[in-house]
Amino acid sequence: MSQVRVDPREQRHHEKKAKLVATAWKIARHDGFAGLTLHALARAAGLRQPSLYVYFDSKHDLIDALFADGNRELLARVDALDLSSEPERAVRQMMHALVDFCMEDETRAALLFQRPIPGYEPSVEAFAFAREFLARAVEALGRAGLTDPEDVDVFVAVVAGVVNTQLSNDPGSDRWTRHLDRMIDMVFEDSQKRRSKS
Amino acid sequence: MSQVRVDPREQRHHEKKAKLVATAWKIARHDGFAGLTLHALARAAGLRQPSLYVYFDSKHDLIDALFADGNRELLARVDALDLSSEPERAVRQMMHALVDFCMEDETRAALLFQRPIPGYEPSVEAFAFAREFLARAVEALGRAGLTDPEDVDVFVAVVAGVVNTQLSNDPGSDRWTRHLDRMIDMVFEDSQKRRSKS
DNA sequence: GTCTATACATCGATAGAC
DNA sequence: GTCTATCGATGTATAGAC
Repeated sequence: MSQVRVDPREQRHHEKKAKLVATAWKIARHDGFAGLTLHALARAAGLRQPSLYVYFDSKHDLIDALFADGNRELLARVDALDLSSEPERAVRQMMHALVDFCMEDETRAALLFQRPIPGYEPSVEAFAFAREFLARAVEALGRAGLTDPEDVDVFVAVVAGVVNTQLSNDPGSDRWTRHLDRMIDMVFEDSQKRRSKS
Repeated sequence: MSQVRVDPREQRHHEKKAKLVATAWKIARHDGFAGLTLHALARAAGLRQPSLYVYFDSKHDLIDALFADGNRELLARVDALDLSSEPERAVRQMMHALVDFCMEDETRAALLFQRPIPGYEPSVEAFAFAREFLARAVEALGRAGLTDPEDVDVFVAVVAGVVNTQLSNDPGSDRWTRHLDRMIDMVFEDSQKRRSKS
C-alpha cells in the first residue's frame, strides 16, 4: 500500500473513477438499473457521454465496477464487526450484518445477489470479493461446528431465502427478516441432530 | 364452458394467440428475455412485427400473457397431483412439484418468481393464478397443522431459498434441491416445537 | 481528458393501404 | 388480419479535433 499508485495522474484518474461509481449508484437507486445509462451518468457528472470511455471500457465495465464496489463494501462491513467469541452468536452477527446491508440498499443487493442486468456477468476479478465474503461466512460457520458442506448449503439457502423473499415481496418491512435468528437456530439444531444421529 | 367463445373468428384468434405465446416461450428459453423482441417473435411466427399488435396491445401485454400462461401451467400441475392423505406428505409432494416445475424451465421460473424484465409488473388478472397457487399451498400447510402466519412465512422463505439458490448458482444440478425434504421437515419440527412451548 | 459529431443498431409503436 | 413504411426514442460506441 506504500509504493503503489503514487503517480499523481493515475491518482486523479482513480479518484474521479470512484466518484463516477458513486454517482452511478445514486442514479441506479433513484431510477433503477434501467435508468442507469451512460448518457444519464455523464449528465449527472457534468460530462458528455463519450468522456466516460476514459474511465470505463464499456457499459459492462461500469456495471462491473459497481459490482466490485458493492462486494468490497460488504466485505469491509463484515470485517469491521466485533465478532462474539461465542461462535453461533458470531454467525448470527455476521448474517444480521448481511441482511442489514441488503435492506439498506435494495438496488445494491439486487446487483450483488440477483441478475437485474440482462447480459451482464461479473468478471472474475470483481467476483473475487464475493467469494471472499462467502469464505468468511463459511469460516464462521465452521467455528460454530457447522462444517458439513451439505449443512453449509442448507444454511446458505435459508439465509438467501430470507433476503430474497423480503426484497422481492415487501422491501422496507421486516416481515421475513425478523425471523432470521429463529431460522439460523433452526438450521444449527437440525445440523446438530444429524451429527448426533450418524 | 359451453356457451362461451363459440364465435369461430374469436376461436381462431385465441388459438393463434396461444401459438404466439408458445413461440415466445421458445425464444425466451433460447435467447433469454433480452432476445424476446417483437421483431424476433414476428420473425419466428412468420409474421411482420406490426401484425403482433392484433394479438397483443403492447410488449408488456405479451409478457403478461407469458406470466399468466406460466402460472396457469403451475396451477394445473399442482391440481393434477394425487395428494397423499398424510398432510405433511402432501405438502412435500406439492413442493416437489413446484421445484420440478421450476427446474425444468429456468426461464419460466425466472419470469414467475424473479423480475427478469425491468419495468414489467404483472397485471392483477395474470397475478390471480399466482395467488391461487399460493392459496393451495397455504391450504395444504394448514391441513398439516402449520397454520400460524409466521410459520407460513418461514416456510415460504425456506422453499423460495432452495429454488432461488439452485437456479442462481447451479441450475441443472440438484445441489440444493436434494435437501428439500430435509428442509421442509426442519420447518415442520421447528413449528411444532414452538407450538408445544407456548 | 474532454469535447463535438456521428455512426449504428434496436426496439416499440402508429398510420394507413390492402 | 396482415402488410409496407416509417417515426421517434434511446443506447452504446467510435472518430477525431482541441
